[in-house]
Amino acid sequence: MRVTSGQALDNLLQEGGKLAAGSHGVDDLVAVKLWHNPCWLSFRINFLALQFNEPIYRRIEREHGVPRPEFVVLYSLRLADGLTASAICNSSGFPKNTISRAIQKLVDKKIIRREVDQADLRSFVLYITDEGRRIVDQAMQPMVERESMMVSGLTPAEKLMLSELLAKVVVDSPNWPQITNTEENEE
Amino acid sequence: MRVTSGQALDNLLQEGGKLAAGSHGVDDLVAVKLWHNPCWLSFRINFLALQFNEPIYRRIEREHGVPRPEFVVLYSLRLADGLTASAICNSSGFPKNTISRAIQKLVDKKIIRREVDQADLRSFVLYITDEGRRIVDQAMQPMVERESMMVSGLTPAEKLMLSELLAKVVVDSPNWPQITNTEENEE
DNA sequence: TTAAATTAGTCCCGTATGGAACTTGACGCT
DNA sequence: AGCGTCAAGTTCCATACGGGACTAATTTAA
Repeated sequence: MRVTSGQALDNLLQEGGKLAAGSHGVDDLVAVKLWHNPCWLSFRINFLALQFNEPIYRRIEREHGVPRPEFVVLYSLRLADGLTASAICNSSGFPKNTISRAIQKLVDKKIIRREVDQADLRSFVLYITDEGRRIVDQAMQPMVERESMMVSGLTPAEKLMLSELLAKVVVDSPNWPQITNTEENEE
Repeated sequence: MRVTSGQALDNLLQEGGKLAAGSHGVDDLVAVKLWHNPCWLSFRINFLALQFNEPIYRRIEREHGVPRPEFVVLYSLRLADGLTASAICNSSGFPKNTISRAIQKLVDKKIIRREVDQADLRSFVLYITDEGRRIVDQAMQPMVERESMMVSGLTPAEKLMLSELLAKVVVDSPNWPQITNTEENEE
């Protein structure tokens, strides 16, 4: 009976929102991936991430000449100036060479400034320039708009609930185990 | 006061879940991006998508020799056999040349089968083979595990709520306007 | 029925990407 | 102090990626 109730929950999770949705215009295969998919969470998350990122980053690149990795650096500095490259890597998930390149480009374009960290001569502290602030502030607008467009079908209470639940999951992330390299003992 | 209450909601959304979280081990910059970030949704979504995808697809490629685009094809067919390439594109967000390549590789490896669609000679109908089913079923396991690991901090009710809210947003996606190419009238 | 417009899928090609090796500085240990 | 390990960033390189042009089949319109 334990097993059964676990199964029942899994099914509920998969089909979460099915009844409320009816058959409103969503693509057939999308419907299947929503409601007959053992990986309910990852499909929903990935689908939404894609729907957000693709048009937004395309637009930012077109309008400001700043591709995604560079914008990630800029955005991070806008939120917290004086960061180091590795801090940006850790919070963004981009590999460090990609971030490193992005930083160099931004320095060349004088959109950010780089100073050696006196406390640790290996690392650099990065500062955003006025130009950089201007770019982020401008690019932010459509991002915020698209975001609120995406959740415009939810009530304020639902938006709040969604925000809280997602935050709760993110906050828990340090507790997840690393994926184990099962083949490590080959040699 | 309209404006004010809108602002207040925005602030609430940004800070969604802050109180409950305390200061549990999450990276400083991650905390900032969670709670002092006008784009509350996109950060949360992108962060989680990354935390899920990166280790999982790395592992699938290592264990089964199937990189992400190929696995997307395979997974789609596992959920609904007899699809066409463009159906997979539409539901996955990958561009069609990437999917096309993936399909060719999979056909070469005999993991899927391709037949001309008699109804429309331009397109092909794709079928997964036993080998393909085997791969997906095996790879699925760690995916499901990782997913449930990610939400293990939520109560069953919260999981259900999250699933429903995300589904609701996905279902609404056909109603979002395309990003407008503001520079179209250049010539 | 023929031309125009649309759609499925492939091909070409420059570029961005990320793994791995490397350099340099910091830190711990004896 | 001196050695080994570790962490921050950079560089090198093979390759996967995606934009855009292309072919062929289909639909629409006239």
